[in-house]
Amino acid sequence: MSSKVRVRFAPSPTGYLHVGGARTALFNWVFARKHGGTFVLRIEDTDIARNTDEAMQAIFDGMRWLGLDWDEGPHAGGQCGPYFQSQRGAIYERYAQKLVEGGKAYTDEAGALRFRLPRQPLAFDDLVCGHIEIDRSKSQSRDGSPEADMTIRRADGGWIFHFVNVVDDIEMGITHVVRGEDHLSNTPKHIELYQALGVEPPQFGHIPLILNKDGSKMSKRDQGAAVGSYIEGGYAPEAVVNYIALLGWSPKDDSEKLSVDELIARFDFSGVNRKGAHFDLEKCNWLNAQYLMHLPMDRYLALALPWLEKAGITGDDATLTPVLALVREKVKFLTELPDWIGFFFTEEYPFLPDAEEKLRKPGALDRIAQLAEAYRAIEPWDSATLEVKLKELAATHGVKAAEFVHPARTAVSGKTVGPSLYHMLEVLGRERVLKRFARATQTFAG
RNA sequence: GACCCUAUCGUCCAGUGGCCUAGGACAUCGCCCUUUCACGGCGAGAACACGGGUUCGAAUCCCGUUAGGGUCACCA
Repeated sequence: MSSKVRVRFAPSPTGYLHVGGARTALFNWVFARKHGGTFVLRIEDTDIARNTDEAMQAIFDGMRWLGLDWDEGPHAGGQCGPYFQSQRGAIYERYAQKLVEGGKAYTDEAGALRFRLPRQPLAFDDLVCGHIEIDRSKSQSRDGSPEADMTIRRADGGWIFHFVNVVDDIEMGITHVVRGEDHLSNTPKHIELYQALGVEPPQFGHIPLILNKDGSKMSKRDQGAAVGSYIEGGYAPEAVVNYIALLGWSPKDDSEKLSVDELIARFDFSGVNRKGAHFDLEKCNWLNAQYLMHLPMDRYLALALPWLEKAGITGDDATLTPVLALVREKVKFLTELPDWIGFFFTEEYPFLPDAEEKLRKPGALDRIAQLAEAYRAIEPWDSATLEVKLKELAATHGVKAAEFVHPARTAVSGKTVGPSLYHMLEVLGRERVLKRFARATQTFAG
């Protein structure tokens, strides 16, 4: 890269942050980070009627959650502000004036300002699609008439996307325009605008779209379409970033799990696919579980904390960490956490129906009594010792270990499903285990 | 309708003329591990859209067809 890389993500706050948009933002961000460039966030809010504050917030929240910090833009500031198109009217006016003075734009009968399309054959090299040649003189509208001149300002004074987009990219010194493939066909018009303005166009890179698994277009209601659904669904951001990076980009070997740093190190437009990708939530879920299992414990704790607080589970890191470590290989989504570990934090844990059934089985309470006796003075209180002792006991009574395991598990947790029994007992501690054995016995005796 | 992009297992990718009887991952199925649930391990099934070329040789290059997607707005 000869000049310093400046890229941007330019969403319009009209709905929610779409995974496709998030991926576009990610590729821009990664590219900027890789080349020590600048990542700009610009809000394209020229259509006042369709903008909402919620959508704006969703963009900020989603980007922050994904870790895509912007160097210039709302909140971050920068030399090229304001970063809201709604506040850049004077700049657009200046550029429009230039066009009009050059005879390249005119006001039509309806009062809208239009750019006189040159309609010349045109070629450009796309970072991902390669060399593209288009004979613009052949373009026609749906009805077969020649393509109409592009409107750049509405009769009501509102600015139109194509124009302001180009003007801002010029004003903000954008060197690489990386965006969705839906703009590939618009690019010639944009280039004509650059030329009319006497500015060298930037490099373009068009990323293929993300489709539903069945190939249909992804819309708001489709599962996984909104970045917010991952935030709410208990995903680890690194997993989502990893997944969407892999959707349309390949590291070229068989790597599946890639950290952000690896992404930055290995990303290149030559690795970006030209084919639209079908979204597969199953694989995203798998990746999420992988991250949840292998993230550093302090990071895992940080991700878990909000979900625990929401469920009323509190404790210092030292008490929370061992409990989380116990279940994290079983947890698919952070949202499940309270269900997995709730019983660690109350002595009033409920006995679920299938657990109750196990404890009502003939002999179950006897086993608990025997185990309680055996555990009363056992030393040391650790999983290995507890396991040996339980198996010894089972052998003494001539029964399978399961005869003791199941009653013990259900007695201390109220559930038939949970972490490894011995580790769970170790973390619970002798005192609580014995108390819980007693509670279960009391509850189901007679 | 015009123009543009695309076309390898159900899905995401690898494959850039011989190493391909096409590789990995998710999902599916089977087996193993196991106190539950998971994790994990092993294995199976599963694809080069079709038709023409080019070439000694094509998933890979060219053309056509078909299919999918996109753009042609006073939306972004």
